[in-house]
Amino acid sequence: MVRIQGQYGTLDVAKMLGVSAMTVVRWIDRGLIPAYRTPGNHRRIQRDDLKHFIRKMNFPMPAEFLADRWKVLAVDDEPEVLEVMTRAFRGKEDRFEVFEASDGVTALIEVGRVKPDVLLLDLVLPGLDGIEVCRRIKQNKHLMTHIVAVSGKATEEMRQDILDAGADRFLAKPVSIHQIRKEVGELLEG
Amino acid sequence: MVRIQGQYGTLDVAKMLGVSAMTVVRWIDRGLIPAYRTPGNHRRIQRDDLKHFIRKMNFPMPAEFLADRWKVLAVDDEPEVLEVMTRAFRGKEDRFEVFEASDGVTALIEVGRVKPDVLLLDLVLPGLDGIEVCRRIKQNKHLMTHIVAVSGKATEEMRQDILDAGADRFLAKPVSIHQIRKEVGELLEG
DNA sequence: ACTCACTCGGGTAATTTGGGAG
DNA sequence: TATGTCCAAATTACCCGAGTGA
Repeated sequence: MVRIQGQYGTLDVAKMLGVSAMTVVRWIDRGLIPAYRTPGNHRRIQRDDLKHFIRKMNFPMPAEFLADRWKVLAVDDEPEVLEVMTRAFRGKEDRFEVFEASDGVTALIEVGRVKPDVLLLDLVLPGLDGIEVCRRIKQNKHLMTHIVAVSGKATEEMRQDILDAGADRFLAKPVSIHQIRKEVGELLEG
Repeated sequence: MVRIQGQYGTLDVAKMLGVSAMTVVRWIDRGLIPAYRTPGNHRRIQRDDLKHFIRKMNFPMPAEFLADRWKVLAVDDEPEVLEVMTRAFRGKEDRFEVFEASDGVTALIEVGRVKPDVLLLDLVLPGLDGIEVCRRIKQNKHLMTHIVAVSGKATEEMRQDILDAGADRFLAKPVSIHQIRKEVGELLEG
């Protein structure tokens, strides 16, 4: 059965959430999931309504919907910088999901786990070579990650090395919320 | 009662572990097993979360999970050593799935992506602190990874540092196929 | 031996979920 | 394939009592 894109039947939803179709019917009838009826009296659920329901109920988000939001991974060992990075996406939770890491090892594990669309990366992390990280991420066939590199020491030579290694953008500290929004926005639109 | 797609109710888990459903509820409420709620307030546990809990608590692994293949990630920058590591599982593809990485950055990304059950880790990788890697992996709540650390320089002091950092086993180079099979076998049986 | 805190199992009634017949 | 209704099974919150270890 091929249904029009973005419309689901009760069984579609049931499979996606791991419950029975009957349960989905009851949730709809209780008003938990908005739905309308076909002329033949079948229930139809719209994609966005289902997404909102899943968010509201803290269900594990199906992969099919996770891809809808841009995933951003923010990496810095200074808590204040991390705070600025995440605040750039505050109030935009419908379009962005933000992950954080404050050390290099955890950051790389998160890259593999989350497969972020954008990586905000502090290049100066203890025990990690930022240039090498950019290079390997760009080489990795499992990833399609844009990199916004951030550094405190910002010489023109360093900037060039980093862009050569595969970073898409370079920002000198201190970084502003406005800057981050602008760079990330440009990367994801283009 | 057949539930769809790797989701379990409290009684399912209780039967599997040989305790009462009430006890499972208490474990969930204490945060020992991650779970979410249906809109009707019933607890649901995901397959992987349950598997991790069973491993963490040293419960005997139920047959239902025993059939899963173990995921092994082999990491070394010397191709010959990597070859030995992977050859230890040749012909056992029905029980093991082997992944490889030959540099530290890619290795960590693979750890996050694959979430291996066992990591065969060369501690001496350029630009990466093996001790720190062990520590962070063991701290990471998304991972339940056994670590077999491998090193060319094997002093007793180093061995102790590594085990303190969270590695489960330590092997001195050169390593043999037999050694790897033995250590991995012991880790996964126990 | 006694308490204190904690864990586990069992019982209850009400609610939620799953399955089957039409 | 989905619907509406009916019934059985599962699950919940709550309470109580037994066992355990410090």
